[in-house]
Amino acid sequence: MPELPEVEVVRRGLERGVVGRVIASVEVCHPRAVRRHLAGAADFRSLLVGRRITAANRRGKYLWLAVGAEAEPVGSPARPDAPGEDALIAHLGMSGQLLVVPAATPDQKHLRVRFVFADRGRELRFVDQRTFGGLAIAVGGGALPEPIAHIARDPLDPAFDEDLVVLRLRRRRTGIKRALLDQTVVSGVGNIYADEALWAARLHYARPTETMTGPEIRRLLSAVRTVMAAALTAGGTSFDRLYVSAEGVSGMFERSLEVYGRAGQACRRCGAIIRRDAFMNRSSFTCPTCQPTPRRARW
DNA sequence: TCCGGCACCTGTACGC
DNA sequence: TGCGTACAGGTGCCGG
Repeated sequence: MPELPEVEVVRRGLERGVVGRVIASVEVCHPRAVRRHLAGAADFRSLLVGRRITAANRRGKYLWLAVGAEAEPVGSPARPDAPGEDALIAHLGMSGQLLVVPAATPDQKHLRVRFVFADRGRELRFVDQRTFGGLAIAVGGGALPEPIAHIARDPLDPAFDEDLVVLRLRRRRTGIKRALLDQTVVSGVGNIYADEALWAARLHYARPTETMTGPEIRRLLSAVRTVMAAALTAGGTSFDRLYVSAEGVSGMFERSLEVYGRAGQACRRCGAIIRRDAFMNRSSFTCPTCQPTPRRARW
């Protein structure tokens, strides 16, 4: 599942592979991939052809490529805040990939959108098995596209305001994992890293947010940062071929997951058997000893 | 306004 | 071998 580290790995690959290049043609192979572009596939294509990609940006799990006018000289510095730029927004969903590959590469089975560049070099392909992900264009959204303005900053963002996040979390009336997965409070955290960070901070996922102290929340946010930074260093979590960088390379972080996917195995900290609970239509993995169920719990 | 449930989607694993 | 079912889960929408 692409979470923040995986998306950042992809962003870096896009920065290396497509920034500075001019889009020559766009082929939408599956309309669902651009369903969030309400004006349709034809409009999606027409807004991109002839435009130069000037920057690869990210907010939480959303990516966007800033696209400017073709007339800008080759090699001009990326200007993410330049007025008049539009944004090609991408979300990888559950299984999306943005791949920069040689044009001769055989089409992937789940190829949804193909971008061909004027230099006839490597193509950009959006491949998505489950089609939870998608692409859209926000006009004038080169700096921060309006459709993703509601997404909070992530814990690795230099402008992340920890005091504000502590305040917002303590104001909530819900379980801490549910709050952690809310991208409008803190972004970039998905099911895997939520479980890993909660284990590291010795907190149960059903702990009511309003009972948490400031230091406890800061400990949790610190754990989130640590887990994400480690995953980023390792190239992102990888469970199968679905989760790859723009160059098609799988991450290696799975090997160091402490609780996620380890139901029935011993906790590496205390030896208790990791348990799996159904939670929010998905799974939560906890150590019953390190993360005891709170007396007051919000499921 | 906040919270929680659910649909969306398809490949894989598993049981019969 | 083939069929049916459960499961994986990020996001947005809707009802309470």
